[in-house]
Amino acid sequence: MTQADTRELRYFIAVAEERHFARAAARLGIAQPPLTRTIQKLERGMGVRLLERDSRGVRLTEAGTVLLREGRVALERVGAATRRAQRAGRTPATLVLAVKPGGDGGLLTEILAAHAAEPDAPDVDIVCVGAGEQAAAVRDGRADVALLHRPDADLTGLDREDLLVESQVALLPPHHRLSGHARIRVADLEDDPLPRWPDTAGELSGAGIREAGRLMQLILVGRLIAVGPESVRRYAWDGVACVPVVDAAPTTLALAWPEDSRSRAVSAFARVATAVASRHRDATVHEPGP
Amino acid sequence: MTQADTRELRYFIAVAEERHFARAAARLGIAQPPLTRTIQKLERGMGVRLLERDSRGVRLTEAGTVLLREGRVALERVGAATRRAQRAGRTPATLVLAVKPGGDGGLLTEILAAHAAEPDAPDVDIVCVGAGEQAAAVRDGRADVALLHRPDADLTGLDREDLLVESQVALLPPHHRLSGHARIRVADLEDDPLPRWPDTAGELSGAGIREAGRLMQLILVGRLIAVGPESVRRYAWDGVACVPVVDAAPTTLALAWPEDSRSRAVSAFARVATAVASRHRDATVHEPGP
DNA sequence: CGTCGTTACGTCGCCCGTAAATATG
DNA sequence: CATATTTACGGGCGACGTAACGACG
Repeated sequence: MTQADTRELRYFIAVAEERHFARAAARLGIAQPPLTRTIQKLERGMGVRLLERDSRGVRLTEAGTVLLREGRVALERVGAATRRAQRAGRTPATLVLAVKPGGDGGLLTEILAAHAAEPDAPDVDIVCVGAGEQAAAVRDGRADVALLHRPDADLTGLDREDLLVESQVALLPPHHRLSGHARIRVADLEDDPLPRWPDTAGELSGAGIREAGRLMQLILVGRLIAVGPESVRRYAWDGVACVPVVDAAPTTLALAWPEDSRSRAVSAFARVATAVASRHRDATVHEPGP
Repeated sequence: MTQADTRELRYFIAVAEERHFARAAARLGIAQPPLTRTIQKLERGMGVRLLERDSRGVRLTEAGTVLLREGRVALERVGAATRRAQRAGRTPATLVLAVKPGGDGGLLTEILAAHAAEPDAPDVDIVCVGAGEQAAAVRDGRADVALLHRPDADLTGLDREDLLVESQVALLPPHHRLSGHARIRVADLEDDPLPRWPDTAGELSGAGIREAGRLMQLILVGRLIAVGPESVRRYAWDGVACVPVVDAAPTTLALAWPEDSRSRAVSAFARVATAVASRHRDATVHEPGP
C-alpha cells in the first residue's frame, strides 16, 4: 500500500493542524487510540515518518509538512469532484455564481439580464460567500464561476477573464479628519483601523464584518474605516464619505472558473459577462459624467 | 455522507471506463457484487444517478461524466500528495527530473553541471518516461520537474519557464524521395506515416516507439518517418537524413513544475536552467557557424 | 503526579466472495 | 436462453471505544 485514503488524510490533517492528538480526536469526534493507530498505519504504509512525537506535543517532519499542504488540496479535489458531479445531475441545470456582497462592480444585474436573454441559458444560482472565499467556492465545487477582485484573490488553479479595472475609494465616518478631502493617499490612512474591505476581512472577522450593513454601522460610529473598489459607493450609507485614494493600486474585477472546466454553460456565461463589461467600459469612457 | 471515498472513486472510474461491471470487477481484482453495492452506495450517498444500466451495457449520466473526469484528477492529487510526501521524507534529498529520451534539446548535461556547481544543490534523479508523459509524471508526484515541449504537452496545473525555441526537422530514410532536399514543407509529408516524434507516439505505441533506437531502426528501413525538434539531429543514426520543415510550427523546450510548488530546490533548478538556456541562445546567435 | 501518546482487548460494522434471483433482447 | 446486473447470505478483516500502560516534565 502506498496510496493514502481520504480518512487517513483527514485524520492526519487534523493532527497536523492541531499539533495535538487529543484535540484532533475531539475535533474529529473519535477517541485518541484510533487516531494513533491510523497515523501509525499511514506512516508504515508510506514508509516515511510524518510526525515527531515529543512529550510536550507534536512537530511535523519534512514529509509531514508536504503531506499537510498536498493532502489539503487533494481532499479539496475529492470534495470538488463529488459536489460538481452532484450538481451536474440536478435538474434543471443551474449555473452557480459565487459573489461577495457588494463585490459585483455594479455589473451583476446587467450580466444576469443579458445571460437570461441567451437561448438555452440555464438559471443562475447566486451564492453569497464571505470576503475572499469566492475562489475557494469555485475550487471546492460549490460554485461554477465567481466574481472576485484581483490581485486580492488567490487564483491558483483557476482561469479568469478580466472585466473591469476599478480604482479605490476610502469609506470614512462623517467627522473623520479626511472626510472633506477630494482625494487622499494611502499614507494618510496608516493610523486608522483598516480591514481592506471588502476583500480580506483581516483579523476583524469576529466582529461580523461579513455583512455590509454591519460594516457601514461600524464606519458611521467611527470604529473603523474601509477601502474598496469604487463600485462600493452605491452601497455606502448616507453620511459615509467616499474619498478616492489616488495612489492605491487599482483592483480588477474578474470572472473566474476552474482551469480545466469543459462546461459549455460556464464559457457561455463568461462570454456574456465580458460583453457586458466591455459595453460598460465604452459607456463610461464616452459619457464621462452626467 | 456526501464525500466520496478513494475506494469508491477507484471503483466508479473502473466501471465508467470499462462501461461494464464484470470487466471492471476483473480489472479491480474483485467480484461483481461488491462493485454493484459500492456504486449503489455511492449513488445513494451523493443523491445522484451516475450510471444508466441498460441490458446491453452501461452508459454514463451527465453527473457520471463529470465524476469520471473530476474523480480522475482527484485521485491523481491524492496519489501525488502521498508520493510527494514520501519523497520529501527520503534522505538524502533528491530532485527528480522527468525527461523523454532525446527530448532535452542538448541542454541537459550543461544544466546538470551548472546545477551541481551550486552550493547545497541536491542530487538530481533523472527518470525517463514515455513520450508525452513528462507532465503527467510531475502532476502525479513521481517527478518534481520536467523537460517537455510546448505546445505538444498539456500543461494544465503546471507552471513553466521556456528555455529554447526549436524549429522542426524531418527524419527520413536514405532513399526517401525528399532526402536530398535542403528544406521541405509539411504538405510534402502528408502521405508518409508520421508519428510526430518524439512528443506524441500517436497510434503506433504498439510498435515500441518509446525507444529512440527502435525508431531510428524503423526510419532506416523506410517503415515510417518522424518529425521533431532540431535537437534530435544529434541522435540521428548515420544514413538518416535530417531535413528542416520550414512551415512547421516551432516547438518550445520548457521546464515545468507544479503550479503550487513551494520547493526551494525546484526554483533553484529552474533558475539555473534558464541561465544555461539563455547562455546557450546567446552562443548560437553570436556564433552561427561551426 | 499530571499530561500526552501508545498498547491491549472486545465489539460492531463494513467489505468481500459464493450462490441464487431477476431483467432483457 | 444467454448475457448482465442485482439480491441474499455468511465469513473475516478493520475501525472503534474503554481501559490499562509508559514516557516525560
